[in-house]
Amino acid sequence: MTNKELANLMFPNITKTIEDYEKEYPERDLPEGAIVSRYAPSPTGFVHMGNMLSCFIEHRLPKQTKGVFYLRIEDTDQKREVEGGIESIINAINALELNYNEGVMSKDTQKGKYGPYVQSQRTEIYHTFIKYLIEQGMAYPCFCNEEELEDIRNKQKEAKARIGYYGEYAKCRNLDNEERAKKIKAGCPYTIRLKSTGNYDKKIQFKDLVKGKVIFPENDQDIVLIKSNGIPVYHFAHVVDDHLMRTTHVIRGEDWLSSVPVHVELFQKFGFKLPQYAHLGLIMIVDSNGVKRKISKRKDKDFTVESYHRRGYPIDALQEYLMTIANTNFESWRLAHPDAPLDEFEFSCSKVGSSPLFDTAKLINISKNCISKMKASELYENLIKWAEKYDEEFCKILKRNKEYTISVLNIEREQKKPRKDFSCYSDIKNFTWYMFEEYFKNNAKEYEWQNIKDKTTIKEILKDYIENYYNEEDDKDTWFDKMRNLAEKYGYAGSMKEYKANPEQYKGNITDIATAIRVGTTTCSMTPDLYEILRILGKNRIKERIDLIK
RNA sequence: GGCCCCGUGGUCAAGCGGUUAAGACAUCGCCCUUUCACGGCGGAGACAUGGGUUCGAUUCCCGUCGGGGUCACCA
Repeated sequence: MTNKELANLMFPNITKTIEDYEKEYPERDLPEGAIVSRYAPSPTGFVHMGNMLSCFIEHRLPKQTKGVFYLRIEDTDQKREVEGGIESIINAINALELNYNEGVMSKDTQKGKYGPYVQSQRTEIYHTFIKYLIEQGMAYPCFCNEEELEDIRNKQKEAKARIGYYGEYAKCRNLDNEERAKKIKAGCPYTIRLKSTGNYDKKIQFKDLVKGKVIFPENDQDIVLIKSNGIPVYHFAHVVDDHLMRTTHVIRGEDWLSSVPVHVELFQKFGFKLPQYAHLGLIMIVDSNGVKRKISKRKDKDFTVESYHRRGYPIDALQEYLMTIANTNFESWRLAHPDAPLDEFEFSCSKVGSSPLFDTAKLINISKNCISKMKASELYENLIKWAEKYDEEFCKILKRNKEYTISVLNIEREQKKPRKDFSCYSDIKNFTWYMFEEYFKNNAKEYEWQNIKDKTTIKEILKDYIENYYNEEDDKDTWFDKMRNLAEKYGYAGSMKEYKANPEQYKGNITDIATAIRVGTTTCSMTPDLYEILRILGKNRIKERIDLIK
């Protein structure tokens, strides 16, 4: 029995040839140097920051070269597939504004001429390509079951040999076609394996865009290409898809590095041009046992993209942070170009760093800077967008008091050195709640009185202040002069200097008076600029608040 | 265990045979100041290790140790 006859027996319904597909998906008509890359996740868990880093770079390279960025869904592992996986992938990409040109646009829609972009819809293509390999004698059916494979592994362990299905251990490799046909006709389940022609004692060399020259032993493993359910494994799908979709750059995590020899052999078997590979360092975390490891898309909920959106980090901050880990020269560029758009920075594969620990402190720092640079109205819009999704109650309050909120957000903002106390949108309520009656009135929080604790005195000072000193129209200097007068009237020094010069002459100093007013109107001993707060609160609100002090 | 990647302060990282070994974030102190934040100034803190090569190694070579990844009908 010839290989061709065997192939026909295995795939009687496949009539197309690989040449047909070659014609159907021609080389892309793109300018010289245009990069085609893809984000190709499997819907088997959360989308985490490591995934996003890779997606970010895959998006960036085509953008810089007028190429194509597409989304392909790798759903060949039906056992691990999670509910809503595709949607959450698309949401994650969209939320970070990493727009793609083609591929899976929603759960049910696709765009582009190189599809289908969902692997489970490409079975006929994979079968055509595997049929070709069988015809050529480059692949064969394997009838080993789990126990047999386990036996092989145990033997290898005993003999201290390399683990795997290769050479003399590959039992089904040398079956003759008659035997194969007989088993197939008898309905034996089987996988299809690569008939590797590699030699483990020889080395292959390839150039990785990130790692540089990498040397591996040749692949000699007869790896499974098609599972017994007819679905391809990653390695096979990768080669067929990235060739047919004319991907020029395969960017992926370093965890794929050691399977490059397999991919090289497969590309060679088909006579396809090898894409450029860029293997990225993995983002690491230290888990609860103090062990450093790569982020798991099934376990590490805290590092999902969703959780960062929930906390409310601005998209720009997230992108900016990703760029600091994507390219090690980015931060010095940023220092030199503090206000330039991120797009002006040129990403380069050769400047990719090694596997970093995820640095939340750094993200927070970047995010604080990012938020501090926003105009108040801009911050308001962003905050609303966030709150609509994550804090409905706050959102209603914000919408009801638009102008007021903007003035609250504008405290010590829109100036050369703005405040940097919000690290994310979810911080804002914690820092500003006392400015909103809805929260203030219902808040049972303790007043954080400092030096002046006697309520009668406090109320007396506050009433005096509001009746005889406060004026919404006052500018800051006038306001402060009045504070000074008020302080002196009650026996407190008008300035720190005066107080320090003769502490015995005073009950305290202006700080004590300012603090009493601050706490009396906000309950908090630490707030932004008091002048602004009192001006925004206004006379009526302040009066109401004085009456609330018990 | 085999194979691969990688070892500069807590984190990220300049450096590419001779440097007082940059910088950023974090941390600490001081100053500014009506509190807080901002800002300014300053401090502490690193070349994993042993052998080569060399007049001289953080830098080049080898070993050791350490960290990570990968060895599935998962991606």
